[in-house]
Amino acid sequence: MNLEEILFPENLEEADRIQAALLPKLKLIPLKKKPKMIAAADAAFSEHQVIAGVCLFSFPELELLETRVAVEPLTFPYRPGYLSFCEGPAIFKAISRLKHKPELLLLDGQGIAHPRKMGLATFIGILLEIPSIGCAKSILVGQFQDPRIKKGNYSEIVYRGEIMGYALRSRTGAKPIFISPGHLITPQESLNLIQLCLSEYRIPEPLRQAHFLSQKIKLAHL
DNA sequence: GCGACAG
DNA sequence: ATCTTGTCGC
Repeated sequence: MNLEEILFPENLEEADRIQAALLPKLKLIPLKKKPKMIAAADAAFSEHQVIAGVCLFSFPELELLETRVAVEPLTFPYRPGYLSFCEGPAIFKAISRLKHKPELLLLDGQGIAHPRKMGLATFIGILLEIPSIGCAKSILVGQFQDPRIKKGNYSEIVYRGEIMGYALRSRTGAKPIFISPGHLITPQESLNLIQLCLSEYRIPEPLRQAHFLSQKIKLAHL
């Protein structure tokens, strides 16, 4: 199965085959090296296009080093459980355009906290063979206790008896965000690294910047 | 069958 | 995600 076939399934059945075929490649092992460069990616949409933006930062300083974008036609409409086929092509291309190679990827969506453990972060992490973390604004599957109101508190996301990630209070008083490992990283490391990326807002700074970037490029295309 | 459902 | 202004609260 080549890259083209993986990124562009013709229907849900093919998408299922692809997710099942990639699952054996998933490895939730400790990071081999402390990341010095991390990249965050997000996507914006117009009627028939997906606009992906990726921002690369030094870590842990979080100084912006590089940004890239990619605008691709929307070939697969969004459906819960299949986000990677909707945003994946554009995000994959944007990340591929980076001159520097990130040692960790942050994606706007789930990692293994997914019905088939194949959320956007896991999917992209496996395709690029780069450690990745999923950071979503809402839950897809699993149960969790509401973390206490103060920033820094968290609780486990449990699905089918397994800990798939954490609900994290990233800002005092705000709704929690949902962290799950994507690939080549552990749940605990994922939580720790995301906390190191928090500023005064609910969304981790790298992802906020990627969001602004894709939004800005989208407007420029209108 | 009913309800849930990343972006 | 996207369509959209002001407004209530810490």
